[in-house]
Amino acid sequence: MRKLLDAAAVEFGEHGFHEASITGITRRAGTALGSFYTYFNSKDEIFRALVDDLSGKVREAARSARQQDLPALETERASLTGFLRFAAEHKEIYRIIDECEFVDPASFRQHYQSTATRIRERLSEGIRKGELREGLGEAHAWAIMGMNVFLGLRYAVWGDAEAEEIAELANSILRDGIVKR
Amino acid sequence: MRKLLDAAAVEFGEHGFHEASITGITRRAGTALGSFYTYFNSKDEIFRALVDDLSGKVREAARSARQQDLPALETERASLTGFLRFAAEHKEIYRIIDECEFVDPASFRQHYQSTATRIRERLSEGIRKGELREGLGEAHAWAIMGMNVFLGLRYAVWGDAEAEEIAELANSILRDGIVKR
Amino acid sequence: MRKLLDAAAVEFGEHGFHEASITGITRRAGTALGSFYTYFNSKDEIFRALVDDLSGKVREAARSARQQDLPALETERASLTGFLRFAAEHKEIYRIIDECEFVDPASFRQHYQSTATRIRERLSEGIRKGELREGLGEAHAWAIMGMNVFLGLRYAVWGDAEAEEIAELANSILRDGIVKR
Amino acid sequence: MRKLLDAAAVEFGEHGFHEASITGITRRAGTALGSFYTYFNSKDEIFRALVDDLSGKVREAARSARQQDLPALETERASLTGFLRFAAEHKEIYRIIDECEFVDPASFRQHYQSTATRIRERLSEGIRKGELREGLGEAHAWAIMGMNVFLGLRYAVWGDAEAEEIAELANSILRDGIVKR
DNA sequence: AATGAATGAGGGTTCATTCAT
DNA sequence: TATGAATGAACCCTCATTCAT
Repeated sequence: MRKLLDAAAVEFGEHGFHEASITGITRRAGTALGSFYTYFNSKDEIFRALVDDLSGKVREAARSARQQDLPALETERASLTGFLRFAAEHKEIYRIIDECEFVDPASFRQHYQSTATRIRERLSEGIRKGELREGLGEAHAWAIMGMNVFLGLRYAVWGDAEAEEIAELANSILRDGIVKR
Repeated sequence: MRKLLDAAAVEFGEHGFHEASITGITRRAGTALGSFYTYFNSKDEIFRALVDDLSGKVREAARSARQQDLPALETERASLTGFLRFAAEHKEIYRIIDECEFVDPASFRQHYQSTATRIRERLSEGIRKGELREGLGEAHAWAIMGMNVFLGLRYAVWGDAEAEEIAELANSILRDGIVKR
Repeated sequence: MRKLLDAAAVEFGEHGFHEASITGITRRAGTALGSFYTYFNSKDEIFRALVDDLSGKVREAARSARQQDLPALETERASLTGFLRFAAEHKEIYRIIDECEFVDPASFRQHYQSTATRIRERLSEGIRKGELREGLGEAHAWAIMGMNVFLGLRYAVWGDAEAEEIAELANSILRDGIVKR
Repeated sequence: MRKLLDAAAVEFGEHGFHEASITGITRRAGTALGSFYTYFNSKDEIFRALVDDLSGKVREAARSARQQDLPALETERASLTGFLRFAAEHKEIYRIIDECEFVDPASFRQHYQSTATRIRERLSEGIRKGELREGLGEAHAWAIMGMNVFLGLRYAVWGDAEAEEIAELANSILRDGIVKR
């Protein structure tokens, strides 16, 4: 139920999984305590459902921000911009995904693994098009994901920098590295 | 007290903060339950002390891995290598630092903020020496930290790649970016 | 309503009153949860109705097993045989009657009190016909009922001895006692 | 802990297993709720411990009431007298043992099975001494146990007849049966 | 009459913390 | 300082019952 999922996002984001209470969720959702169990079998279950829901939204936010057939670097820039904007509007996502490591480690890995895979596919496409250098693989995807995630934490969740500026900054590393030429 | 901290590292690493119990810590430490409170005032307090302890160890692991007066990129490479080796031997560190976000958000920010600051200082030094390009600032430090942290999670904690290989790979991004030339 | 009573007999017999659920009853009966309350006002009510129903069946099973104008001992033998056969086919009856003590003590007493009364009436008839000794009263009826109930528990519900053999054995006690002559 | 067991006997006897509450037990015992779990791991566990405790007390009550080397019938009389007196002072025992069927069926069977075995051993001894007729076996033991139990329910728990009178009445059945001679 | 989603009181259990020894 | 039994607040979950459709 949408109302419960949305309430759970707020409750879990605010208190974390263990401090969050079913009562808190249903109060925010405006339903009776018992109604929770009409839709979810346990606190764990709604948490997992929420992670899945948010994971999908993140993916969609990054995906829908880029157009077809952009150059590889522009694709990365657009993805990151989309992600940063989403994170700025859903600041709770970091706490929820992070806590997932403790509540449902499988989903936690799944989330990052599949995100990395998507980045890697984009890298492969860039290589195929001759825009990116050979040899980029899974580890590069993880490195890029790490950059993006931490920039999001620092500048979308904790701070509120312009998404484009942060994205350009990350892009410049991918384009030129950090060495003086 | 050392015994308790070490036991806490294992207990928290294994179960996470909320599932961990004082009983579990004292059992591992071989002390009586009540003795715990001779050294720490609460579960939160030992957790914070532990985060501080580990945070220092991480810093030291990265620091001691690099020699004085290396070129800037080599300094980054050595720091990451040191960090990856430490993470491989203390796989619990990720869970503990991550959960810190929920238990003691201040320490969580503190940990990453100060790590970023150290990276930034190294970047500034590199710029000063004319090895790194102008304009590198806090955000670049966060981007680099994000790369390092995620590579550590994927290849030191979940996998067991050679620290040098991963560090070289990250170094190549900083050196050349990912674009074909 | 019959459907619900039959389903309740199975559900209560299998799980006991407290572990049984209205949902379980309606599922077995093939009706909707809400329909339950068209026929019964509460879980207690259907339980009481069921006890009453079973109590009547037990009485009828014992009554219909004996013919008119049998000698007193033969009447007891036939009653017990009928009861044992009924119990073997309705093993749930013990659990249901027993649990009645907790759910509806009045029905519980009522069941045994009226059973004892029927035995006592048969004893009185036997005395009147000069077949049984004087002085047999309510307590003897309870003693006989106790014998019958426990033999039923042991050999009809838990075991599966021949009803006739058990009935003969009980009859021999009533006929001769247990003393060597 | 004795206090908790005694309190549990009262609480379970009064409310039955399911309606009884741990809070009720600790309130009666005068301890804090949490202390319950220092001694018992669950509501089930204390219930089982209580059944075991009471089962032992019943056995002891019956055993200690008879002297060595009494004639077989006198042994039965004394045992029943002891049991009736115990039941009169511990009226809750019936409800507790009965409910055991639902909470811990194994203990329930165990209780009656071992009681029957003790009666049977006494019967065998009586046969050996030439006082009782041949052929008395397990089923006769169950019949006698059933008599005793039901007489206890009716006259020790629900009523308050003299134990000796009830025991003599039961004895008369074992001695002479119920037939007129 | 039939349906089944919604309701919310109630209780078992955990475990950080205290404190008398 | 060390010990561990005692404490009690807090919370997840169940399920009989209601009621709008």
